[in-house]
Amino acid sequence: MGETESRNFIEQIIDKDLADGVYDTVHTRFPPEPNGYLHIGHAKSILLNYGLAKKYHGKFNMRFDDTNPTKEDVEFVESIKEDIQWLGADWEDRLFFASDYFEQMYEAAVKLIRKGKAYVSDLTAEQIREYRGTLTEPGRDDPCNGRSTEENLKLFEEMREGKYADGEKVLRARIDMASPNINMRDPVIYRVAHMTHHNTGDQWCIYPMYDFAHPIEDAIEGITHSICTLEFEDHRPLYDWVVRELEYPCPPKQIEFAKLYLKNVVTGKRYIKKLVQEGIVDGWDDPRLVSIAALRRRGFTPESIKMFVELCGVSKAHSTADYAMLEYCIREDLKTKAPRMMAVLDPVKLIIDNYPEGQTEMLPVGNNPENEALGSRKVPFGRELYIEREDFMEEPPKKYFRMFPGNEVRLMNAYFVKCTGCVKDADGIVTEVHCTYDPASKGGNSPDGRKVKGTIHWVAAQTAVSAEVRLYENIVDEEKGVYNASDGSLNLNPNSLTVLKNCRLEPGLSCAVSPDRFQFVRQGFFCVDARDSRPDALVFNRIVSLKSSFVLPKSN
RNA sequence: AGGGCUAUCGCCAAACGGUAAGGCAACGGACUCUGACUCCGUCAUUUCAAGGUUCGAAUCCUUGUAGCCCUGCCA
Repeated sequence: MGETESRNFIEQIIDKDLADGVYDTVHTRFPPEPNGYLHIGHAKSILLNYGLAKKYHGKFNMRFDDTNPTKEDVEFVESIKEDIQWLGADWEDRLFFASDYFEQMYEAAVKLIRKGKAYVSDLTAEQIREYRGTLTEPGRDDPCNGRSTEENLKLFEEMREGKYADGEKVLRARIDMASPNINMRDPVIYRVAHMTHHNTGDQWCIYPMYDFAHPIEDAIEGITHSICTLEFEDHRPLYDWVVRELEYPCPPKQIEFAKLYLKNVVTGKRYIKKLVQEGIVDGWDDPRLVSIAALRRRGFTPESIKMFVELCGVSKAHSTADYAMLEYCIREDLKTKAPRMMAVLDPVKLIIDNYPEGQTEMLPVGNNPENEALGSRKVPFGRELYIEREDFMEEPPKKYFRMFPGNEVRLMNAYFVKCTGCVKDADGIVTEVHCTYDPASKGGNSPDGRKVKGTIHWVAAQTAVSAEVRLYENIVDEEKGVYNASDGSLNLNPNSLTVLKNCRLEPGLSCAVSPDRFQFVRQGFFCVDARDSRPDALVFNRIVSLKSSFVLPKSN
């Protein structure tokens, strides 16, 4: 290991560009199409682009790639902006819309026509497909290929003026109908669409295609490194062709990286959209999804997501990250940041027989044992408490350190108690656990120095708040995958939601959550749902794989 | 006439001809007022395969194999 940390492949390209003097600054951008909500995969791109700009003291632009009015909606631009801001990527005053460049794009197209590099075609979409050839056969020249520059200019202007119906004419770049790269077989760069655009209204009835528009957008904004995902690799020659033919002095460069997928999780706008539309999930922010909104609602912090994408790294190899890594990040981030409280999810009553009846006391409890700055609170304690059903066993196995007859444990931050037995109903279900306490051990330590091996959490019965807690399972089955292409079905786990109704929380909490296994339930480690600044979602320090949790607002 | 890209531990991922980093997960053990956290230890004689070049190859060459992307007037 040297003193220079290793750099990912994009940083290596940038380093070289800077060293060679290809660029003297770094300018990146995040260019979503406003047609859906952002998810964890976008977070990688956002944070990558923003991070690169920061690292190289360059700039980061926010740009809506809104060149196709048939698919876009203003509904999404606000949510996208909100998500990006929440993630902490700051575009400062550089928020752009590709549609703001329509005039310049039009002029660029005219320039191409003048150079003999573009022509208007009368072919229908179907004919264009036929003429394009196939993966193994070359394409054939468009019959309109021979039009004069003047004629093309006139026709293109008429397209703009609205003289033609949708699909009647298109503008194509003249490149190479025999290219092995299908994107280079005279791609359509402008189409007619009589449609109101969310930004430009009815000003235009022709719209540029992505392959033509994107390099121009980048060039106009002075982008140096245009970072996108792998599926655009085949488009790079076209990207380069556009910036070359348009003769931009310092053209941007496209770099592709692999998307981020998560195991056992539905990613992809298309599938998420289907789940939302069919009502299988509550909405775009359903906690089972990995949209930014869902992660936020579930209690993930921007820092944890940033840590996650950094941990995943950047490469060109297709990869699927383990959900455990995301969980690790949120635990790591919340560990010292979040106040921890007590909640009992599967309660059973604990009665302290020698504690004075009717007495209550307020015990001071630190909000986070690892971070005193978080202060402390007073928690009510009394004769009757609730503890986790799993924290008592009548006949304990080896290495069980919690409640069982004859054993002494610590009630967290309270007293040592010694289990004396339990009461069961006719079915043999434990209904009460009994114990005696040692008044001298107040606060959780005994003056005589004796130790206990187990510490359990609790909630005073009298003041406990009841809550309904939903346990969600991720909706995708590990083996079967998300989507069955043959019949178009989505594989969902029918048991993806269970509701716990008997949870007991510390007073003051309006709801709670829980993972599934006892060792995780024991770790109260919460964060607040930022959705509406009301503490309704809490996250434990360990969100277990396949089972995640979410809390329902108190309903009374 | 098909083209492009990728292959390093269960999952990410370094290494850029000098003798396989690191993280997640897992597994031991110590510690502990949360069976968490923390700590300490283990975890690729080998880099998709087979040949070749070289004193030396994950890195270069050859030939294969596997996976992904491309035939929208989507982005």
